[in-house]
Amino acid sequence: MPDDRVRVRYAPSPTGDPHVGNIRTALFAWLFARHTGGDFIVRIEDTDTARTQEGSLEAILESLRWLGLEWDEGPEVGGPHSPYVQSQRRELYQNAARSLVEAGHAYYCHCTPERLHEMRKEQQRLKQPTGYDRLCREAGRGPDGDPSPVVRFKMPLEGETTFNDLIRGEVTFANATVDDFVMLKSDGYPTYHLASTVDDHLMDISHVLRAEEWLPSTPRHVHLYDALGYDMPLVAHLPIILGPDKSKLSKRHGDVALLQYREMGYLPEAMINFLALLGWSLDNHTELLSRDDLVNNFSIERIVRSAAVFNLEKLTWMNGVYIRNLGEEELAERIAGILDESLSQEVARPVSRDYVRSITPLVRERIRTMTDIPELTDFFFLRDLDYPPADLVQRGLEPADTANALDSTVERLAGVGEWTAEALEGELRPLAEELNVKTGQLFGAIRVAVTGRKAAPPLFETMAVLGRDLCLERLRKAVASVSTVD
RNA sequence: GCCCUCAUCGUCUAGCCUGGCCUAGGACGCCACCCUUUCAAGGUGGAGAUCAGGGGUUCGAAUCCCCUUGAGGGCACCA
Repeated sequence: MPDDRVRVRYAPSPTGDPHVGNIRTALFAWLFARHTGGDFIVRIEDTDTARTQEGSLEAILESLRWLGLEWDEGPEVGGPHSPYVQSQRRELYQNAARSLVEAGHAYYCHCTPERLHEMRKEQQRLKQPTGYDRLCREAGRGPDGDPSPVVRFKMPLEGETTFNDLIRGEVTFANATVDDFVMLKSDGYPTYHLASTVDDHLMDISHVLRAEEWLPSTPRHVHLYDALGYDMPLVAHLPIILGPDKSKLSKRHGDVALLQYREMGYLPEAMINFLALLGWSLDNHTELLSRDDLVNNFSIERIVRSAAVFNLEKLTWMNGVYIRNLGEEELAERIAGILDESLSQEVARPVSRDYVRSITPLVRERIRTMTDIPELTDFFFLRDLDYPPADLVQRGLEPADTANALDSTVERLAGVGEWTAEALEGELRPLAEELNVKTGQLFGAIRVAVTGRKAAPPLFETMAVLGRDLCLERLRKAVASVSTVD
């Protein structure tokens, strides 16, 4: 394998349903891999047994699948560096830790959680920087028969560490501000620092793209790589995604799990486009980019440095654009699928595809998210409409006028030859004039009578689709119910 | 408290590296008008950023330098 091959990984912890910020990181890594013709690897970092959640792995993989971020190596597909689950690679980390201790780069620590807690409290009280005080490093003890010591890495006591971040440039930390972190926990599992360093090396990762919150621990990794004798991959810390309150997006912000957006009727194509533009841009005007456009144009250089607020309104707008851009057949099929799932039981399944095809052009530019569909179309399917009779009465008309207008409509329409939108319009426009009401008033009353709604798709097309019998029946019912309005 | 990062319309961003084309461009949202039987979609126009603030450098700074401020992130036997 050539040395310069790009290999990036997405390394989530299975501690819950991945949220949009997390997946945005995966997307950038995937885009970078695909743009460069490199490899995209998924590695599961389940080294915290207490936080690992049942079902989370499936949610992670399903999130990637939904967006079409296929992976070259990882769970389910395997690969030359299997397994891709850290809990199954414990020996690797334990060996690395042991050799680090032997080489004098790390040491056993016997401090109890209680002592560490007290130490931290004291440091805070004295307003000193918090961090491990290196008691066990100075004592220079071995395992000492302690059944569960931790292993800490020896950070340099002085000097500074500088590394180059692909997005931020040179970043420097004083080594004195970085403490001796735990690499191997008392339960024998590694911490992130050790596990990811060992795996990134073993898996030949060339670039680490991760969220900005990792920036402060990068000096640790610099020294870990060095002590292990590994070359360090290039690093790029992606800007964080914020909630409306401008703090890091998290569960308390509500709808953050990526898969929730699928439930809410968002299209994966729109989601990808939107997420890609959260922290990256092509130029000063391009908003709509397909997955291929993104792959072709993605570059780390054009990732912004500052954090971005997740703007749901823009996502929703973009989703509408993608829905409108869907082919008629494609949209109809998706609409039918949704209706089959969501319509009331009284409607026979599967819903007629031809019927749905005739409805689709009437609603396509009114759909913002796919979950709008039942609300937008149910009157096409339901037998009985449920609406307040008062809605029939238009501004400037009395109930009696309305009853009369609707009654005349029934009469006029009963004799119409061809039940088409053009024919209907040809009958009803003159009727308004004859009745001496505004077209808006007549059509408004008919709209409510026929759809049960004040806002609906274009009236004549809608009536044409509904058919003569249903329209006349609904109009007659309306005439009867409007008499109950005082 | 300590460390790091960031800072252009309400929001996402272009411009910053390679000062002048920026009296700062686009998009979402908002407002108005047009289209129109309603709601959308579409079209046109508008409000909205003294480029966080202050100092420099320069003939000239959103762009370079310094300081300040603000915001975010990190400071676990979590990732």
